[in-house]
Amino acid sequence: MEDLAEKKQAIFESTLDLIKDHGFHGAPMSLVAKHAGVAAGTIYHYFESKEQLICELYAYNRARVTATIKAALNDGNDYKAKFFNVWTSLYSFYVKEPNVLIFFEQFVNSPFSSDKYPSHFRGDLYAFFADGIKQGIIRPLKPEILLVLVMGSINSTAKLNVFGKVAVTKPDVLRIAETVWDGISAKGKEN
Amino acid sequence: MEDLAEKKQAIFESTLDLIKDHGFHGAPMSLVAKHAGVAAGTIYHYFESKEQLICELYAYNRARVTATIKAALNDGNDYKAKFFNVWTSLYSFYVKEPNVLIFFEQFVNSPFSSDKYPSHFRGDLYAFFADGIKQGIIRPLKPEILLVLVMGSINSTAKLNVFGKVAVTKPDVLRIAETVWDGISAKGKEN
Amino acid sequence: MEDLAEKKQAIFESTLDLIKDHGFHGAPMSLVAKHAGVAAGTIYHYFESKEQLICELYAYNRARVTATIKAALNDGNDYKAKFFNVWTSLYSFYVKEPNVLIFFEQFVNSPFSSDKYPSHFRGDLYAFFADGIKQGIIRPLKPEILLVLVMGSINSTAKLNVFGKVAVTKPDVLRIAETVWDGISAKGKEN
Amino acid sequence: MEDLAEKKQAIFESTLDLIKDHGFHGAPMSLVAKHAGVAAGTIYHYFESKEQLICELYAYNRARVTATIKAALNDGNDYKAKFFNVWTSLYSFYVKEPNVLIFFEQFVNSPFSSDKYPSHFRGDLYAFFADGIKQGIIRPLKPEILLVLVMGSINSTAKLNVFGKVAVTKPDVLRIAETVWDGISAKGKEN
DNA sequence: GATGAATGAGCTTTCATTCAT
DNA sequence: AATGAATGAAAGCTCATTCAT
Repeated sequence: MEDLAEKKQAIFESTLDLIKDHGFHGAPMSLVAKHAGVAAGTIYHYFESKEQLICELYAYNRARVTATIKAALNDGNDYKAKFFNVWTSLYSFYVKEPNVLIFFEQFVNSPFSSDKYPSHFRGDLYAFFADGIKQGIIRPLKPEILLVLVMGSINSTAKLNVFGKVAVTKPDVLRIAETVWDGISAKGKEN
Repeated sequence: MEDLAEKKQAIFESTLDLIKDHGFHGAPMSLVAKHAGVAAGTIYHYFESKEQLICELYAYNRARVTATIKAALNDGNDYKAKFFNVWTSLYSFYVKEPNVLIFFEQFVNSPFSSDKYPSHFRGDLYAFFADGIKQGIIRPLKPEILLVLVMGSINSTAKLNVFGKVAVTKPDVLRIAETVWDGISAKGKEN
Repeated sequence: MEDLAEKKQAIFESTLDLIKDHGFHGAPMSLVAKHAGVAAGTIYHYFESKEQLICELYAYNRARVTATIKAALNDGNDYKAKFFNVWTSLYSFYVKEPNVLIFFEQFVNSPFSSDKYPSHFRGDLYAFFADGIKQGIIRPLKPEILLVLVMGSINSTAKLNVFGKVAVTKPDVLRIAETVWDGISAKGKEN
Repeated sequence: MEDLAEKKQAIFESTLDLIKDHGFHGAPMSLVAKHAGVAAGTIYHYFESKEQLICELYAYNRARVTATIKAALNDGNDYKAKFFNVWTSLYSFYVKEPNVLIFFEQFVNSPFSSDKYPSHFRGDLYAFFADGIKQGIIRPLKPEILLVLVMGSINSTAKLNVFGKVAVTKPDVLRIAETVWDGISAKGKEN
């Protein structure tokens, strides 16, 4: 959130914070404005409507996630290393910004989202899994399934860490990623 | 939903349907009443407030899930079979009643839920995993983590089936459960 | 305004009064409600939106005008008498209910009216003029033109009486109707 | 609109156009500015407020109408010719500039007009009618009444031509003026 | 002079809840 | 028990106006 107009950034952050603390319903425009330190009308200089504000906020953060995935896939020697990179960097992203994690969850079933299902993370990761299957590294599940399983595991773990009563330690994180990898990898399997 | 007062049941079903089709925001009391075939005021004979209606609806369906889990755990010869029983019966439950699946998702982040995280399915399944670890069948992850990973995989798959553009076939379902099992089971692992 | 639901009638009258005194812009829903002695939300039990309230109010009063014209045309022996009947009864209607007169004026150029031009009074009066021309009683002008000229004369005179600083007496009214009649009638003309 | 400061003229024209196309309600200052090619704040260098902008625009165009009437009254041999001059030149003015026609209509009932009734065209035309009565050329109606009848006939016809679905041809125009004249003139009458 | 981002009062509308019937 | 008209606080949004640049 560095290269945005100052006010726009303040509005984005205000929205994200409010949604995290009070849910979608607890983020009326008046409060968003107040917490951003601007007047209610000011928001409408930057966004046509609440819907557009929410959708832009979503697009902005989805792009950040996509970029995080892309970077992780480019960093690492072998397939497994890349997988761990993706898993841990995405996990770290969500843990560092639980705002975004909560927002994504709420957005999917909000009146603002048309997509009922988050097909939003296809792209690079989808190709990565498809490729893994072709190479025989990954079990021959449909890539869409692999996608939701892996993304789901990241989400669940991040949520547990952020909101759960259970501490998720660094070793835990590695063990979880290992668990997921052992599930989806084809090693020693013949099906 | 058989042993409830007839009106109460109608109100529950109306709420569930409305939330599934239009989201939480699209289920105002007036519409809930209309679709249930009762007057708005009537709802307030059965529930003190909207909050109570929603919370009772949640408790009711949580109990159904809990019962489903309990039944699955009592049915099956060995540990692995019990796991598969839980996975597939819960999956079937959600696929048969996507209403409930969506409702749960929405409820967690609604103004009505105090718990931010679904610690709601502890109970039997928690004990089941704790026991599996003790017996050396399951990897020594914290049971809470196992819980969210497994429940997450069921949820993700059910959502993919119900809302995704990808068909999830019966063989797919077994392969996914197998994948999850292979991840969390301790066989052939020494960590 | 006799056979309407009591509240609906109060809302109609409140709207009409407010518009008469302060113009269209001076009739916000909050004031309409207040003056009608109901809560703001109550209006929305009777009307879907402000637009519909305004449009129904228009339709209702247009029907009253139409009925006034129809009654006037059925009462009177010859053509000229009918004409005078229409002129004076419509004039009386507007003078008795200046609310409606002002409302009509404002409605035509309001955001609520799609018709830019009041083609709304066609019907019986149009036929009356068309017939008068065929019989050679009325000058052979296009009936639409006759319509706006005559309606315009009624409107102008009523407005002058209601708002002007000049008193329009009963003899004045008859003389004005006579003036209009002498203009549009064909007697002694050969064009 | 030639001898005004360039910006002022642009603002005037922008306002007139916007009001014609979208009504008074569709001419917010921001749009007026945009269509005039200036910044919102710039308008406030030329006008103290929206009210003053509108009122000046009204005064400006009222003066144009007054001048048109004055010129028409000075051109023509006899009384009847002068009358026809006034009628047709004013009619032409409105048809050429329907902007102004609509603006006048809207202005009368706007929050900006204090006068509820257009006593604004008194002056020369009033004197002209008063004089005609004294000379026995015009029926002995109150001059105010003559004024609104004649002005109303011009307005109605212009509106019919500009917005109506009926074509108003040149012969039509002459016949209408003739109709009005035959109504208000005293020839052959003894009342 | 000119700009346009910022303001905030005020608008239309929604909806959980009440209560006379 | 059941009704549904009525309520009014609060939501999203507009727009005349200001003021630092």
